[in-house]
Amino acid sequence: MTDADALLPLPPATFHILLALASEDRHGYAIMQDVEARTGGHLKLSAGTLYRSIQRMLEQGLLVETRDRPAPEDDDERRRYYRITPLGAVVAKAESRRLTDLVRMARAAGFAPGRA
Amino acid sequence: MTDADALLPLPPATFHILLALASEDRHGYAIMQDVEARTGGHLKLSAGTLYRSIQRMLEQGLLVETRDRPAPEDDDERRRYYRITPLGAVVAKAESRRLTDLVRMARAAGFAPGRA
DNA sequence: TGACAATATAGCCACGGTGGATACAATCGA
DNA sequence: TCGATTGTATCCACCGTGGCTATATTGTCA
Repeated sequence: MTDADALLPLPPATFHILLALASEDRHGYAIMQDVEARTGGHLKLSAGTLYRSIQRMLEQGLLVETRDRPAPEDDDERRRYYRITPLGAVVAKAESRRLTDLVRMARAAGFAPGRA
Repeated sequence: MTDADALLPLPPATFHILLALASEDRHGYAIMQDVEARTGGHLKLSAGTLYRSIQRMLEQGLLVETRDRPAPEDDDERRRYYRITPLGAVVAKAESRRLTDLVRMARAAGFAPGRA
């Protein structure tokens, strides 16, 4: 907690990358596609933002690059695969809590979605 | 919708200012205090961010400055009071929906907080 | 065959939102 | 009287982002 709170609030791109890696290891381009798909096409990470975010997250210990690769016939040697770390998961949970609190405030202010 | 979506995602400071003005008209300094109180001291808007955000929001039509002032004995001539516009409310609702969707994704990814 | 889109990673530049410092001024409590 | 608080506003530097460019391979379509 103490460590994670220092990184909040998370840059939007960082949070989306953590979401994309929650279920499985992915390479950069696959992260881009996952973010676009999950947001219904609303958010498209630019290549610049994606790779600079990944570098920063590696330095912060939110991600690691993994040597595990898919079967050669499904692989592409150019790819670099990333995995979320325990710290990354802790930080993602802390950010989720912050966002949940924000939504609660919005609800209290009468900006509730759902029943407008 | 159409108009409001072009402004999304909202800068964090902008959303908090809209939240602060949802219940009543406030002057700049009161907005600062309200944001700090509502976030439990976690978020303190700097003066620079506050006043530049207000200027931008006036230009975008999210706020208007109002001539209504409290009784002279409760007033301070230095203050400038602001009121949220109908467009401001629409934009705040659109941003609330975006944040709600984000929280839903976080929940699906297993980063759910306690259970809001 | 040739052209173009997609896949894949990465660096560069410009823009915009933010924090912190500073400025100026009035008011209030010790 | 001195410092903290209230109140608005501007300036500078930092950093996250989008868009462009570079480089290279693969797949598709005319």
